[in-house]
Amino acid sequence: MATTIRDVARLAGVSTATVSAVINDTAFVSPPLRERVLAAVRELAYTPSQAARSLKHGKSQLIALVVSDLANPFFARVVWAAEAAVAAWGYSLVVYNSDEKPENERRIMARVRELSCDGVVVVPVGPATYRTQRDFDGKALPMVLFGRSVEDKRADTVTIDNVAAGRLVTNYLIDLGHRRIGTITGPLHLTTGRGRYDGMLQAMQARGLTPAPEYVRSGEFREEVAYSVAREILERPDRPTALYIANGVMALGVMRVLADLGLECPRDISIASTDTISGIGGLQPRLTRTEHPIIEMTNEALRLLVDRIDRGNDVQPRNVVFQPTLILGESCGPVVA
Amino acid sequence: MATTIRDVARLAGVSTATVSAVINDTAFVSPPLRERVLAAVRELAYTPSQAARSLKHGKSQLIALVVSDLANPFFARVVWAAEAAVAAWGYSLVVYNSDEKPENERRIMARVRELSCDGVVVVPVGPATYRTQRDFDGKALPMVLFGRSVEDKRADTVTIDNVAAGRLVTNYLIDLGHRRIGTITGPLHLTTGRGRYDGMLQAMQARGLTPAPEYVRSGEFREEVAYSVAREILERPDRPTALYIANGVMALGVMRVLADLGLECPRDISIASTDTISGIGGLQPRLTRTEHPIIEMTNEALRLLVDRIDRGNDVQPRNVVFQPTLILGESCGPVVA
DNA sequence: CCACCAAATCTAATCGTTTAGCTGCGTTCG
DNA sequence: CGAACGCAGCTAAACGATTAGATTTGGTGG
Repeated sequence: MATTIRDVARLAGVSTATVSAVINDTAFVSPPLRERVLAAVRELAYTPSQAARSLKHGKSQLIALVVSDLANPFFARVVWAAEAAVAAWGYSLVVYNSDEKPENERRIMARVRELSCDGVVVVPVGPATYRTQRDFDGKALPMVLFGRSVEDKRADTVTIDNVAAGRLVTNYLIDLGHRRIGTITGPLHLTTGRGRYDGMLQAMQARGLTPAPEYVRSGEFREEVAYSVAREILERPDRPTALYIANGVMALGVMRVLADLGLECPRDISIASTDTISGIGGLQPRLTRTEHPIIEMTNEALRLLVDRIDRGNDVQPRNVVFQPTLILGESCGPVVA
Repeated sequence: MATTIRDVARLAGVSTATVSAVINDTAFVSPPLRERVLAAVRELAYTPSQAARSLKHGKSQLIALVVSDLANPFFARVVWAAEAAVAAWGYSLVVYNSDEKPENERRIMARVRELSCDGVVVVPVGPATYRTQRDFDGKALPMVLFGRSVEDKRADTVTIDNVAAGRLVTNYLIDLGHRRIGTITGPLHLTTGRGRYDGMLQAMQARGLTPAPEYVRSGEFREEVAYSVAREILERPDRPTALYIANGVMALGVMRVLADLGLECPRDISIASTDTISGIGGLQPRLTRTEHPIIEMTNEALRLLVDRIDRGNDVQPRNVVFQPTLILGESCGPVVA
């Protein structure tokens, strides 16, 4: 802390420029001098100050990750993958949680600018993304939108094909003979909510079916929410024979309802979901679900980001969409009643 | 980025000192001037550079969190709680994963110093903690050790009473009539591994029991590890009537073994664990386990850290130990055979 | 009416790096 | 032999904020 490049230079009997050259390997320094410098660095346990560096050439070696719900295991996993990715590039990861609140996102983006982070991966919060977008325009802060798409396609985005996910699961359920299929979806103003629901609708309509409105519920992607709305649906005497749950956290809530109501799956009802969470693998029965390649998605997002950091704004915006895979568990069976 | 305090000063027709005073509210500025400055700030969308600030008074507004396994849901939850806590204090959270490797921890700590983070919460990696400790001495970097204790008590620590956790679970199993109790523990050089195992031993010895060596296995806190060693134990014809699993991730692996071997819990065997993970709540049957107050622990760690940041090294090192709570699920029953 | 004081604002040094340009010196070649 | 050149290393000016101390201003009391 107290030791600066000057101290090193003095001890080694050279100029600060030479020390800098040695440290950054940015110019040739004769072996003897080089050795003296390195010895001095070691002796003083000198660490260059990133603050001073940042000040000089505007790069902070920081990448920010702003997720919409850090309590969601899906995003926890994204954090994990992102940390590994940025570490490989030599960056450090600053993590923020917008908690689905636009005002938090605003505050956070201001902070990101303040820290002069070199780039940011954002899971945009609902309808207020215009704001993020504006920041993007104004400041040319390299940015990748993650997981949810927004109207404006001028940003780099990494998303999943939500419609395909909904379709995939629904087709599977229909093939098993189900006709009374219900669903618990996420907020319909998010592509992760809307898209999955639309996929389900498409699949049903393609087979001449329409979901009964009383079997359709939407709400926040949270376990308690899922618990209470699933309970409403499942306590009906004419409950659906199958339920499509829009995300992993919600699926947990639904499984809890089944346990509490004494329903057995898949005997009494079939359950399938999208966006499973790590750890859910231990559920009995294993859930039939679509999975997204979280790690690949995260790596791709950071690849795009670093590329934009390096090459600037002359890169065309890129929109990468990942496809879901249907994973069969034991939570779905042929239609009963 | 391009707009500096000078630009603001010029536009407002004042000196940079005045702008600084207004922004930081650090000296009285007459209302009219103040207003002009604020207007200029708004017009230029000016954001102060944290890099310059850090350089000037050595504070970076960054707190680092170094966990030993970011893929573990326990630590994912710690990240979540920590982000919320540091945000409340006005800091940003830089997250690192040492992945249980001492050399990673070393590299990370160097980086933390480089960034001149104001403080760091570390989950120390195994036996190499001496190194972290040394860093601590040398540089007076405010630091709190989290989750695992180390020999040296000169650092602030926030830990859990692992021995109590092991004892609590084991006593419960013994009370149910179990005598042939096995265990899958974590690495014995970590207090989280050793302590829980010791607690189990204590509880058994207090009742005049000794665990059979063939029912005791230890290994890394990972699901696959637990899966394979649990399989070894459970395939024996004389398998134990109860198993104590040292952590949540491992418990998932064990439940998977049960499913694969067609064993039913608690009919065929009782399972209990420590350190449950979020989401595991959806398991059928619900696991009997000890839980730790993750959020309170994390908050406490950051309280200690911020306090040390503010008050410096004249604060005595504090060691806070949290007690586990036994949560009853349906995964344990009276002894069978 | 002037000297003096306090309050408001400004000037300029400073934090620790990087880096453009400069210096001095040994080679090379006409 | 001397001009020209290349090279290793140096000097000093940034980067953008904070802040001690200087300066201005207006008001007050003698």
